[in-house]
Amino acid sequence: MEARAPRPGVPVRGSASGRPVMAALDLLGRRWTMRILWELSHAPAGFRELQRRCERMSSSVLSTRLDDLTAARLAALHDDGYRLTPLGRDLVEALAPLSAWSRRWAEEMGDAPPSDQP
Amino acid sequence: MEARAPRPGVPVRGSASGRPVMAALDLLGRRWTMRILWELSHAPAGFRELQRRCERMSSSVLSTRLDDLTAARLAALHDDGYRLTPLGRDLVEALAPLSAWSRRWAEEMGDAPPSDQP
DNA sequence: CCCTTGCGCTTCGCTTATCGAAGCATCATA
DNA sequence: TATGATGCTTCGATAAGCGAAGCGCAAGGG
Repeated sequence: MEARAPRPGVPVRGSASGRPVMAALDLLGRRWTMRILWELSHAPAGFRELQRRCERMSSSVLSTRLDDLTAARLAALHDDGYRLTPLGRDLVEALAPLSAWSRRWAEEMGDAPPSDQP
Repeated sequence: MEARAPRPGVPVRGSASGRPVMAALDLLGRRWTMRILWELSHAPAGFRELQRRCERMSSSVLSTRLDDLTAARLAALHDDGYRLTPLGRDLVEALAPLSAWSRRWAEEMGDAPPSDQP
């Protein structure tokens, strides 16, 4: 472990206020964080399997992200690999509408291509 | 404008599949993206005001993020500044449960300090 | 006993993203 | 004409992310 993981109530990158939602935006705005939560919500996974599921994620970043998530109490390492905590499951649940939204987004972007790609 | 903004249906950082939700995770996983959406959802804002609202955000990154969001059709520049599009407003709405979740998170983290800070 | 295989990570040199002070062109008001 | 606001760019410096290699450990053959 090394760098400070964002925690509510404490100033984070981009916000001195310590407002919980800002800590959340900091944590989730780090690369791979949401993807890892996403994958873990489907099924628990060990380090190496998680890496396989997130194609191209570097082991070093996976390691620090798992530290982040562990410090934030959203995930924890068990005998069968990393699992979301109840809090982590709630977060994924809060993020769930993203999936439906992204399909709407895809539709709307599909209609009129943004000036490249034939 | 310069780099490719993530779009659904096209391979993005961390996923070759083009699944819409992966494009969304890529876009939202870039620093400041969600924060900007958050701020714009409260009120439209011009470039410099937006920068003021997002304390410490560098102008160069704000510029590229606004390009990203514009290319993704989530925001657009009007006479009175940047505004969310209807699609952008939907996204913020999909993200709204985060706020409530983060308060629960704050409670749970407040209970037992994570082994530093007296 | 090795020997291989899988595990959870770490290390480290390289590339990319982000930072932030400075500046540019433009418009409005004084 | 000068002052201050706007929307951005530029560019050198720092931080974050990358990925191949490797470490120490444990389990399962041969």
